[in-house]
Amino acid sequence: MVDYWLMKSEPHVYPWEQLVIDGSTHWDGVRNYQARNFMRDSMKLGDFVLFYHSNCKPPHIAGIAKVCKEGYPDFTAQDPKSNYFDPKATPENPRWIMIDIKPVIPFSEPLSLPDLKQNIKLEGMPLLQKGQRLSVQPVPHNYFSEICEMAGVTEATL
DNA sequence: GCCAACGTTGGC
DNA sequence: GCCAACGTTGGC
Repeated sequence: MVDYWLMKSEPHVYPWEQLVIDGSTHWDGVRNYQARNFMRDSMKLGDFVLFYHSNCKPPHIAGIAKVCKEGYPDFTAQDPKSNYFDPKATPENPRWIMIDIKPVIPFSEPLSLPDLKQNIKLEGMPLLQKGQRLSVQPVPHNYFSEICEMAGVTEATL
C-alpha cells in the first residue's frame, strides 16, 4: 500500500535541482516531532513525495520523488559541527530520524501555491490549511491524483 | 502539569 | 521585514 507525502525545502538550502544532480539524498535536519514520527513510523519504501519549495516567490511544488530508504537516525543531530546538532541526541537514543528520497519526475511547469489554492478540488488539502507549518506531511491520495493531473503527469506511469 | 516567554516557520 | 500560528522550554 503506497502512501503519499509532501516535503518542504527552501530552494536556497536544498533545491529540487540538487536532488536531481545527487540522484538521491538523506532528508536531514527535521527537528519537529510530528514530522519525525511520519518519517519514523509511516513513510515506506516506494511512497511518493511531492517536493515543495517554501520561502520563495511563489512557493511551489517542483516535482515528484519517492522514498528509497526508510527511517534511520539523523546523524547530523550527533555532529557538533552541524547546524542541526542536538546535544540530547546520542547513539543509544538518536532522537531524530531521517529517510532518503530520490527524484521520480520533475514538473515541466512548477505548480505554484496560488495555483493550488485556486483549485477547488484541493480544498481541505493539509498544505493549504491555515497555520500548518509541518515540513513533512501526508497527502491524501485524491489530492495527489489531482496534483498529477494539474502537472500533466500520468499517475499510472510513475 | 500549567502557562508565559520565547523561538521558528513561512506566506505575504 | 512583518507577523500569525504554532512548538518548545523551563520556572513554579
